[in-house]
Amino acid sequence: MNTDKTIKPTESELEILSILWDLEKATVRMVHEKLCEHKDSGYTTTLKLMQIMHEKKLVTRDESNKTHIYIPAVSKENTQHQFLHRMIENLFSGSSAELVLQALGQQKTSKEELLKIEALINTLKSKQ
Amino acid sequence: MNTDKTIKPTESELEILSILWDLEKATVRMVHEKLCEHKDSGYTTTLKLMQIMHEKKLVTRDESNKTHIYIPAVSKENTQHQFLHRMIENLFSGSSAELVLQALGQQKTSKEELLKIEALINTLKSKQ
DNA sequence: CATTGCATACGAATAAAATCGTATTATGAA
DNA sequence: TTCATAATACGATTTTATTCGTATGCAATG
Repeated sequence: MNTDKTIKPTESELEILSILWDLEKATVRMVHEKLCEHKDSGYTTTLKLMQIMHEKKLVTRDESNKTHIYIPAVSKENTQHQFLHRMIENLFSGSSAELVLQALGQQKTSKEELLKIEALINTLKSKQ
Repeated sequence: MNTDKTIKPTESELEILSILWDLEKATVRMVHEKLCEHKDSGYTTTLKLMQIMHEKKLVTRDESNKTHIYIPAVSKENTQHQFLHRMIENLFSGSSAELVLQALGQQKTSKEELLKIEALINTLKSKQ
């Protein structure tokens, strides 16, 4: 049924958002340069995509100069949240732990990070 | 660029795969019934989708009877892996720990599951 | 053996996403 | 002022995904 009203960025939009989150604000050109490191498509494609994202209100932009400056309008945390949630539902039978186990198992994680996770687990345990 | 050769199931295909993983094998009708609990589209839509998945080799099927039996041709684990990886790259700056922290923070996780995760962390820590 | 029900196949319509070409405009350097 | 450059706008095309209608076949039932 998907009664979910939140806007779901497409994969391409997500790539652009990632760059914007990183840079905080950026011109189309800046985004495009970054994008090209991974992907190979033309400048106007990136432009168009960002215009659409503007229509969808995924980004805002400062139009006071000819060269617009784009700013993310959705937070990284929220978007992560949304995608994680969807993924857990779709692929991990609704169990976040199942996802966590997979994620930890497959990627190499540094000791520091493991400690951070451990700390969080302890907090959660004491809260129950 | 995207030199990635692995087939990426679409969202709809993923829903069907989830059901198949669950049932191990199933007819179109069985899958369709399950699907309808969440989503509302016609039988032939499900059929077509599964035929396409067959072409893409996401599923195999036993055609020895008139009513075909579909079997997942990609493993749940692999697919989870693939999606997790993509998500970590796209959304979590390549850090699986970042994802784990988010996932644990937002969803409620039972004590048992927390313990399982903790155990895995200890294993990983000792391996470093 | 006719009818009905349920199955597949297949093509076509629709929708959504991504890509690109071209027109137009602003700006700064010659 | 004129020209080159770089930016936006916008429409058209292409590609991919989703949805569904209709044709056809098989098999059980009366």
